[in-house]
Amino acid sequence: MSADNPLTRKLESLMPLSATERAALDRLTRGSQLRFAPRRDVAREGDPPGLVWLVLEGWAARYKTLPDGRRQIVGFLLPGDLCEPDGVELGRLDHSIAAISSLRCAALAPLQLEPLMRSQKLRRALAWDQMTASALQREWILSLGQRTALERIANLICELYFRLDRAGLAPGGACLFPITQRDMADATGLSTVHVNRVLKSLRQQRLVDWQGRQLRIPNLGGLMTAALFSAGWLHPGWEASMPVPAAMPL
Amino acid sequence: MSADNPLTRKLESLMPLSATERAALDRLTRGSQLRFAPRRDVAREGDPPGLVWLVLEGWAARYKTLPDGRRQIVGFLLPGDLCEPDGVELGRLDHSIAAISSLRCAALAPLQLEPLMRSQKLRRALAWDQMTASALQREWILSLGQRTALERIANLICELYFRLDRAGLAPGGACLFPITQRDMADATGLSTVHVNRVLKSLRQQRLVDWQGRQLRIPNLGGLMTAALFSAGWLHPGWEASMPVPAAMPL
DNA sequence: CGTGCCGTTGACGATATTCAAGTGCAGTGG
DNA sequence: CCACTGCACTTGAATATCGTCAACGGCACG
Repeated sequence: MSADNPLTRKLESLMPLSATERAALDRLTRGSQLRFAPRRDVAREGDPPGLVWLVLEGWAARYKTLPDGRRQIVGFLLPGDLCEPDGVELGRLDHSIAAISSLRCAALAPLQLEPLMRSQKLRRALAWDQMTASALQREWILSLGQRTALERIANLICELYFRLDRAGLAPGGACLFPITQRDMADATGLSTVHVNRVLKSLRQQRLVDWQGRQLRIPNLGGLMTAALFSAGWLHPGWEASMPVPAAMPL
Repeated sequence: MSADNPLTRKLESLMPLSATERAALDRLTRGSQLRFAPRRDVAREGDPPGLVWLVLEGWAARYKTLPDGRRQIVGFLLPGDLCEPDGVELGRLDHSIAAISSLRCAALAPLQLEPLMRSQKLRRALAWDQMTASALQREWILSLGQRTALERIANLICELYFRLDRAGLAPGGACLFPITQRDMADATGLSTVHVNRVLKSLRQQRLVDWQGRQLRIPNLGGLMTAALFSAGWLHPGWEASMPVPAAMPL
């Protein structure tokens, strides 16, 4: 079985794969694996991006910093996520990557991705994966610009929950959720104090049940509503009915 | 001369192109061109993304909306920018695109891009262009999450100025700047009232001179400093010295 | 048994929003 | 030609949201 390769699992939830394709994906994990302790940098802003990382276990975060130390998480990397399929072309990384929990990943030389590209289906699957990441970035921009603090936090929890679920990591509506409130603050552009207050409110509304590193969502529908959550990026073929407001001037 | 194709101009500022390559790029503008009046939608969220748009003249904005009408601009499209080189794979667009000023663009069938892909150099150039777009999205996330209102607005002005300059549209430090304060508010996640106040302050500090649709930047260095601007995404080979703060836990 | 980080809460203050009113300008139609 | 309309811009005053400062408890780690 290939269940130990979360990338295979993610792509297979998208489109059926042949045995050869699955084997090609699984071969990625055979190479050199690396482990990182929590809060350790996997790559740093300005580094030449020689390697492509595949997250096998644990969480990581992409982040950017301002000269005075302000720090913004620009995305989370979960098991099955590929780090820099794109960045290899660029001279230097524009952001850093840090382990959130203890992290195990496969370090891939760009050449190792070549065999995958020989399959039309895998090319499309990987392209879809990248576009999903790009759509997620736009969703974050929407969140940071327009959503209230509560909507932002609820939305982030929904996003991570659905991504984990798709990777098979949220059986029975519960999942490991190893980030701190500080991480969540850095991702939502809020202060840790305010994140704490909003989480308290979400708990009181019985919308989330998050203690320690365990998350349960007792009322997913309610949380999605509170978040104004839209999962367009989740599926290649989308919800049919989108809440598009009446035409009005931009 | 190929000066009428801003895409050629942009890519050439990145790497030298052969005559054949320039011709292939210029051929893109020979096909069907379309014009859009200001504030008209070029494409709408949920549409199947059949065509790739190349902006030839004027500005456009990508935007997303929330069910209650809140609206966030997630990026600007300037002359020489390619709309959906990626989105073609996806079932539906996750965002809309609207003309800001009056807009002229070339509508390309995906097949028309094939010839470009035969040149290794152009493939790299277009990949770089896409990565730049992705890096810009991360920069926006950083802005919305961490920068103050003044930094955000100054930063956006810097970004647009540099992009226009690279496309040859800011001779002598002045450029057409056809967006409204409302557009700027929707891009920075601020209210129009506050954008207005911040612009007043920037004017009083003699950092920007923006009236009507004309922008002049009397003190670019000062504006970049006020913006905490970092132009990492501009160049393939980057500034050597980046202001990376001392190592500290995420 | 300290030390340090995470989570929690209260009080206060800063930043940005909302509401409201008024100006100027461009386009429209009498 | 001249109201009339709508939109962009501007400004003030009141308000809300969220940040900062501060203090404390719990827990893990050395």
